[in-house]
Amino acid sequence: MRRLDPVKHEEKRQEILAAAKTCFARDGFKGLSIADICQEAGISPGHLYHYFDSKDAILDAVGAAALEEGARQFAQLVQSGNALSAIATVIEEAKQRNLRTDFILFLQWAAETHRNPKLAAKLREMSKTTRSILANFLAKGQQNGLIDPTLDPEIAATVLFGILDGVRMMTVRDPKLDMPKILDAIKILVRRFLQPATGASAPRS
Amino acid sequence: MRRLDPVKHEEKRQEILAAAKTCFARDGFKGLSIADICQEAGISPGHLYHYFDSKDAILDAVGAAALEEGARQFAQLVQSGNALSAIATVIEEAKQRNLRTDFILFLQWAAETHRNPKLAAKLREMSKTTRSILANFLAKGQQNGLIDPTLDPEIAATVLFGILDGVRMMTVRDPKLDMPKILDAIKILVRRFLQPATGASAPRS
Amino acid sequence: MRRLDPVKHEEKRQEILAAAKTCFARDGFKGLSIADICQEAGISPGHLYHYFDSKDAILDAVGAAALEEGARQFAQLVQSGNALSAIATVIEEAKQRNLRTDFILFLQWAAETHRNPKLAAKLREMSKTTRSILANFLAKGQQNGLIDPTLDPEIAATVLFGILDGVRMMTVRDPKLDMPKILDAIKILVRRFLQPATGASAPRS
Amino acid sequence: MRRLDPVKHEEKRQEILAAAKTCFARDGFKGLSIADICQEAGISPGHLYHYFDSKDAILDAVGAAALEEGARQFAQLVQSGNALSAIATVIEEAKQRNLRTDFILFLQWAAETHRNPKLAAKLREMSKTTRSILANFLAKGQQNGLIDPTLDPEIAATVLFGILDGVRMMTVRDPKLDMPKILDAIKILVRRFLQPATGASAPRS
DNA sequence: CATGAATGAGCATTCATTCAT
DNA sequence: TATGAATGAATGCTCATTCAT
Repeated sequence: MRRLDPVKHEEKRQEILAAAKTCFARDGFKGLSIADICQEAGISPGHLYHYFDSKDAILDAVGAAALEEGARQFAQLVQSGNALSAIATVIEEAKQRNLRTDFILFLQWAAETHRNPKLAAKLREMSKTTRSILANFLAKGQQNGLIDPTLDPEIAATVLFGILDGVRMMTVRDPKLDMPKILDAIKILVRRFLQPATGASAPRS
Repeated sequence: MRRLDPVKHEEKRQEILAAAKTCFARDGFKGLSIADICQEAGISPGHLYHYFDSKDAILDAVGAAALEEGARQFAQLVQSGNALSAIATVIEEAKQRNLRTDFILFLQWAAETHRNPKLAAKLREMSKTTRSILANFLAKGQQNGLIDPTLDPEIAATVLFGILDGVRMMTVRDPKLDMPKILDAIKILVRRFLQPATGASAPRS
Repeated sequence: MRRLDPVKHEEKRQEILAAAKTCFARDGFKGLSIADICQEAGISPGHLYHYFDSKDAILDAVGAAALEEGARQFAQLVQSGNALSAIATVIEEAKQRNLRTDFILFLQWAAETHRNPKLAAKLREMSKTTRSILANFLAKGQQNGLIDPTLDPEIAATVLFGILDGVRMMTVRDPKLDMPKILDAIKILVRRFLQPATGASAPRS
Repeated sequence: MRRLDPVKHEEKRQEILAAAKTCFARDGFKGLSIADICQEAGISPGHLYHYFDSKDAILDAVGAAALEEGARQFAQLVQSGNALSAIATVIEEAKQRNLRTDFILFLQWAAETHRNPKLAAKLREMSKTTRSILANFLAKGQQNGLIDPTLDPEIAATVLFGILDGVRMMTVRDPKLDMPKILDAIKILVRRFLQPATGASAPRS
């Protein structure tokens, strides 16, 4: 007598989701077909419906995963070190092909929030969490005298977060930009923004 | 038998394109149908094919228009005044609903460049042009001593451009952010970034 | 410039309905497919949906038509003559193949009313109308002294109507029955049922 | 290794058949699915195929059972009493909900005989048997002088049987009919039909 | 120029059936 | 005996595209 194995079920679900993500990255909303996902996942069309109720359900899951993945990666970076170096890391990684692809997937789902309130809520929540992590670091930095105390940590975090999105947008707009130089400029930008104002201000760079 | 009137022909083409843009904004890639565009444009499906060869042709045109529109608006702003106030203007307009919609449309097309080399080239070109305009202003500012001469104008322009994208992404991530406060912070950010380093620097806020 | 022609549209609709009826008679609920109807009607599957919203809409229309047809045929018979001879006519026609087929179609739709309230209402209404026609004849017969005045015309009409259904059920149960003999017996049955009671009752044939 | 237990096997078969009948009554030909039957019967789809070769096999069995059930009930009634009171009983029971449902099931299978010769043979045979039982009673009644001797017992039985179907059709056509009144009329009808013609006939009501 | 009837390939989805366990 | 994961052919339906008028 066989029993339902929820672990295997969930594993298969994730496999299918991964296949769907691959297909979505390749084909976008227009070209994505159940048949393609099934081929990619190595299952039959009928079987796919044991794991997902509909194509929309798959898309929602792919979208949610894309948004979560974006936040997760960032949160990991920030939590495992200094916020500023985390920003630098993100910038450096922005050059990598797969991260660029991930960001492009993210863009499509961010746009899709315009039509999908559930996804919109998820994106808002994810962004809030990430911003909070950043804001905490900034607040600590202010206590240590490393960061301009006149800045509102929450607002400054939002701005820094925006800069990260901006950097990643650069690579979408033009993948051939001279990112090392830009990274240096961003570092200057961030330092000047966060640096406390000193009477005898340190020489600038 | 009537003669072809190229002017009227082009007008109609633009009408259809506008209708397609409206439908695309409403329905996205998934839900966009020729029938809907025809209804929106008030013409019959057969007639639409006098103006466009295929659905893809319409989509390409809508995408190209979306990318061009983004650049055009920015160029107008910048050319008609001071670069910094132009940035402020863009930021302030980011709050407006239709600009947010336009940016979401732009996002989808930016993502689509991943699959469409022609669009990718267009986006790269548009971004380059805009960046150059910005770089020119910065260079002039440096000549006038208003802007830190140690900055590479091209790189700094890229960074500022990225900040604009980042600001607009903020409103996509969370439409309820306190944008006026953020705008103030951005102004500080930009000022500190561009400001020439002077021994007796103006007080910092 | 072509105009919508509602007449042609309705004609085509009826053609498709006829094709659907043919297929339904051949295949029943189980085997009925849109593809078959299209082949029978000589149109493409896509085109069928210009005339009907869904397969269910077609089935509903076929069902309604089947119920209406049943009532229409009967009403015509009854209105064009004497009620009793009409019954005889129906009985005689029950032998004919196509009428038997029509009745079998009717049976399926009558059964379907169990699941379809709209159809149920239609069947009830149709039956009511037919019964009323019959009841009127009986009432007139009573005024003329040809029919037992102690009978409630409405109830008697219902019973006679039931007998008609019963006769048609006979041919479904066993198509090889000796219908002429049965017809004679039914005539006796009906005569004895409706005949006024006379003190010196006429010899009973 | 357990041995096959033919008794248990048959019991399970009947359970499944009962489940299938329930589902068929609920969903009809269109909506009936193996999955539903399995859920209703509390077994797995794979297991069902130990008892039936195919869905069609189940349907055939359900159909045969429905036809047999109809005849069986009637035969019981008739055999255990007087034929006329049996008819009255059937009529009275026609009001009951489950009998109405049974008759509707019967209708669908009667219609299905149009496409299924095996079922057609079964229906013919069942009807013949029931008719014979009725005919025997009528013949006995004729010998006892209770029934008009000029009637052909076989034909009269067929007619009475038809009336029963007709009565049941009434409740399908309109469940809100005044059945008690109709029942009285049917009793009059039957009495007048079967009553021997006597010079000094009993008063007619 | 303009229509909308007509097409048919393509798609998501269902479901009877099989089979490894 | 019993399960339910897995299959894949079949089905209803959509929609970009064509064409007679």
